Amino acid sequence: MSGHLTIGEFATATWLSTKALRLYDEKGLLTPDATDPHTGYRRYSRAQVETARLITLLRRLDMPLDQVREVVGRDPGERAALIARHREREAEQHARRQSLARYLEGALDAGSLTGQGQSAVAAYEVSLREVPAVALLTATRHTAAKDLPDVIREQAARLVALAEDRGGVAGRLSVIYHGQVGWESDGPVEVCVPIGDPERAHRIEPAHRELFTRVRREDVQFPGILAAFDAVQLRAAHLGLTPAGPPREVYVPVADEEVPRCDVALPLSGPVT
Amino acid sequence: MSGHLTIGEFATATWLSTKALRLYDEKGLLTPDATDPHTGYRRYSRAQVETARLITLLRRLDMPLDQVREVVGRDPGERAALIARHREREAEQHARRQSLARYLEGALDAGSLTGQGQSAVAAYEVSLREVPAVALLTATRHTAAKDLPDVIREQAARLVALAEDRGGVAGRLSVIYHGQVGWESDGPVEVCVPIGDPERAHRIEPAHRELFTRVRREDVQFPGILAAFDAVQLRAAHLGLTPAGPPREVYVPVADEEVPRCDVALPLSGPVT
DNA sequence: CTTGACCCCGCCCTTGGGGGAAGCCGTGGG
DNA sequence: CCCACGGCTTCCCCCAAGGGCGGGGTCAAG
Repeated sequence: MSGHLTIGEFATATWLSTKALRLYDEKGLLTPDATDPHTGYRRYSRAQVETARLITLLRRLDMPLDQVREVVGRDPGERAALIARHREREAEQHARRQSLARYLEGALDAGSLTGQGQSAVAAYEVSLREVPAVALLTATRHTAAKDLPDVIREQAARLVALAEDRGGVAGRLSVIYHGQVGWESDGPVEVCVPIGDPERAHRIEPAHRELFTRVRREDVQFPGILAAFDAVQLRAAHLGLTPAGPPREVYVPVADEEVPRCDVALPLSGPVT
Repeated sequence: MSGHLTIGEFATATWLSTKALRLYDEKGLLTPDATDPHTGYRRYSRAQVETARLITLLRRLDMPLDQVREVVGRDPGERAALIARHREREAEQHARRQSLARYLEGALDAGSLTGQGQSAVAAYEVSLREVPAVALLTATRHTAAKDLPDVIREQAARLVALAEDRGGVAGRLSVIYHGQVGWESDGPVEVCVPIGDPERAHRIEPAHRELFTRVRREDVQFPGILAAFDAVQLRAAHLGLTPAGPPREVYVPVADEEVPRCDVALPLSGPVT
């Protein structure tokens, strides 16, 4: 019952491996009470057993070491709150994954996505419409698919705020995919908000025709939405029409639902006839 | 609209990075329709876009690539079942983590585990009892903490089956921790089942005295149980008694509850007085 | 003094890629 | 015809969180 423990004794007392203990030392998570400057031997105190157990539990929650360091470094009173936050984030992610899994099981059972080929694409009815010229505030960002919704929300909010003294928001929000969905370059996305004052717009989009389709409710999330992109492009090719630019999502205001809805549209070259 | 896509075109069409696509090719998950033997250029077919989308979705479920390969290699009809199994396993793990997190938050709020020191240990009342000699069937395994419950269940079941024609189970099941809980060597565990026929036992444990304590319901799971181990060892040191061997868990049959209960016991040297 | 157990550190392995270098390929312009 | 530019290839290094192995220093008991 000495006052200090070697790393091996400490390891058996805490069920942590010596390897893990050295890592925790290195990462500043659980620094031994003393380290012999000559031999480098680590000496742990009995009091550190409690900390090691806390770390073990936190690791069992899949908490990353950086966060664990944060928790053990905090005042004991604040720890529970940090853990609760971690638990809630985990629960959120878990819920998203579970719902995606259920959706996927359903889609596979229903025979879409199973290689029945174009069924998902064929379900889309593509129409032609004319769009008048519009003044836009825009923001272009390069982002990965997983951050896309956040980027869109963030930029849209910023531009809507900017639009306030430039004639206000004068139409539907859209997101242009420069390249990601079948085009040549590597994909920046451009978030666009139409405004009322053409003098102070970032750019003016000319009048044009576009092919569009309303995205089905179950495809709103990535990557189901790609079926809609495919549908309009395929339709353009089929009709022998040449796209005038990259495809875009045009958000449709919805009142009675929570999920945002959108059209997928593909601008066509040539003037409005 | 050519029949084949380069890796870059395929990447923008599926939102997968070229890096990921090369990895999936290497791992046999998504092999290009054709590969130029001279240049090594990969050529993907349009039909493979569907597969790539399935892979994207599966990866969003945090499914490992090996399992993803399994799923995409299966008949479409079997895929949903595999995904459901994955989803259920995930849900199970998630539930365990959530309950552990809640327990931990509660324990921290209550002030145990917070460095109030010996409170958890002090809550244990340690007693002395005499144990008669007993014939044992035993199995020793080296295992990590996380597999321990499984190993114990499995070996206990095996030994109980073996005990059937050796006089039957004649007492309480126990698990001896050779080294893991504060002793010198690296930890094998020994699962022991007492039997009626001493002639056909693996070994005979002599009569001895032991210090023991009943593990509190909330500490039954690792690592709470370590407080009980600490309690008996601390008590032995306090009384000036020398342990005769490693500590053990002695399982107590419970009728009306689901969770198994156990004592933690520490054998003492010297004959029964 | 020796021996065996313990401790140190460093290297390579894992999963699912990201980042970048160096070198081939292919196409379009002058 | 040659060059430039972009796309493609492979190769190497990097992350978390350690596991496994090996060489060499340390410690305590016989």
